Amino acid sequence: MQDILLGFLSKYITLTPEEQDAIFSLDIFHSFKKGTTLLKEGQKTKESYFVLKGCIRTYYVIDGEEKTTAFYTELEGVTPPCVLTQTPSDYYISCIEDSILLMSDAEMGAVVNAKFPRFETLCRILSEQLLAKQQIDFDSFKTSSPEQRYLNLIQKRPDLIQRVPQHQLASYLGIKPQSLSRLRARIIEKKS
Amino acid sequence: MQDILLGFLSKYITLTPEEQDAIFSLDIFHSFKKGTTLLKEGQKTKESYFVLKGCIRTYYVIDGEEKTTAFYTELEGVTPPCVLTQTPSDYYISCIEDSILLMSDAEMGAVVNAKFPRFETLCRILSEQLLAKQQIDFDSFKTSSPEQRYLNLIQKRPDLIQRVPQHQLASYLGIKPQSLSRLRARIIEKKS
DNA sequence: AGCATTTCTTAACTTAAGTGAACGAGTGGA
DNA sequence: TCCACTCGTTCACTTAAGTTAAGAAATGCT
Repeated sequence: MQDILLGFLSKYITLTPEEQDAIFSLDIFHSFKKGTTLLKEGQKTKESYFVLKGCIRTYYVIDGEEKTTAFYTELEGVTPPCVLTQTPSDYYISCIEDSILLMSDAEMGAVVNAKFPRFETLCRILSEQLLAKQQIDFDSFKTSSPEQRYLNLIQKRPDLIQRVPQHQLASYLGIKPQSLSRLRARIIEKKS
Repeated sequence: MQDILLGFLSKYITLTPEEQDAIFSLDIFHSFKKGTTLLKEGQKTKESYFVLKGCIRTYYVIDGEEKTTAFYTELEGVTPPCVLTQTPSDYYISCIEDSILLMSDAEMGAVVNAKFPRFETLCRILSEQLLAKQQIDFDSFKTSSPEQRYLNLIQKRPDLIQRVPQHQLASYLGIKPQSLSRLRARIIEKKS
């Protein structure tokens, strides 16, 4: 697992052996079974989650209905907004597959920072990059129809189509499962 | 203008007079007339924009049609994704009102950083906060219907309803101007 | 002030998503 | 193994948004 993490970080910054030790000396790797709920609505947490292997999703329960808003797979991470606002979480996080996650909180960040000052630069860069990426995703969602969003998903994240249940995908696309079925039938119809 | 900026920054960090000077020694305040286009599709830029007074919007032109994706008013800022990716911009930015903006690029950031090391911490905090805020906005958009989005906008940003043209608001809500008119008529109907 | 343009609204019709229900296929547990 | 439950699909019907068009109101320019 450590090599996966180092490979990812090396895209942004090169670590000395000491810095690597500073990170790995923390107990940050955790395994979870498919279906495990990591965070529930109303709970407080200080944890950020980073996926090394597997797939997790965030979802709200609105009027008794699950609304999936994001999937995170290999080398993607989330910091729930409630971590920053210090309030109870508005949503759930759970594992879609057996997963290995890196979990960390602000205190760990401080510890690493002490031994490894460039860590703050790394965090700033990552969070700026993530902000830009999310802006693009948001814009793309706003400017597309459900059908375009689905076609776009096939292009950009074909793996999700395979590993995620249809009804969660539908919710993620902003529609009902029945509409996704219909939409897919429509697309196949068009092709022929 | 300077006091507005300091008031904003004081929410996150307290500046010494020297640090304040480091920031104000740069020529960062700029005025623009309503209608001015700050960035065009295809252009490259290194500038970030922060609104001190007025209102700016970002929009794409897709199939000859403007798709407004965001409005930024007092004490809000944008860094176009193209600044980080070093590629031509995918969208336009223009002024909806006469505006006073703070404009800065990475080089300025480096200069300030040299005189004012805590600047990086400030940037990291701001960008983390912004990321969290944007995640919440994105989730809210995905889990709402156009009507709910409009009602939500009335609650959260009533000023926008007043200062932004309807057709830009409609686009921002993900619908056509005609649908926004109809939707508003429907809401008034329900109330009575 | 007068004219052109843009903006907003309304209406009739089309298209796509929501809803409620039914059915078969697959899954998990007792 | 059998039963219950979840999941995906299909259908008929409802509701809301897209489209096209027209007209009124506001705005900008000369």
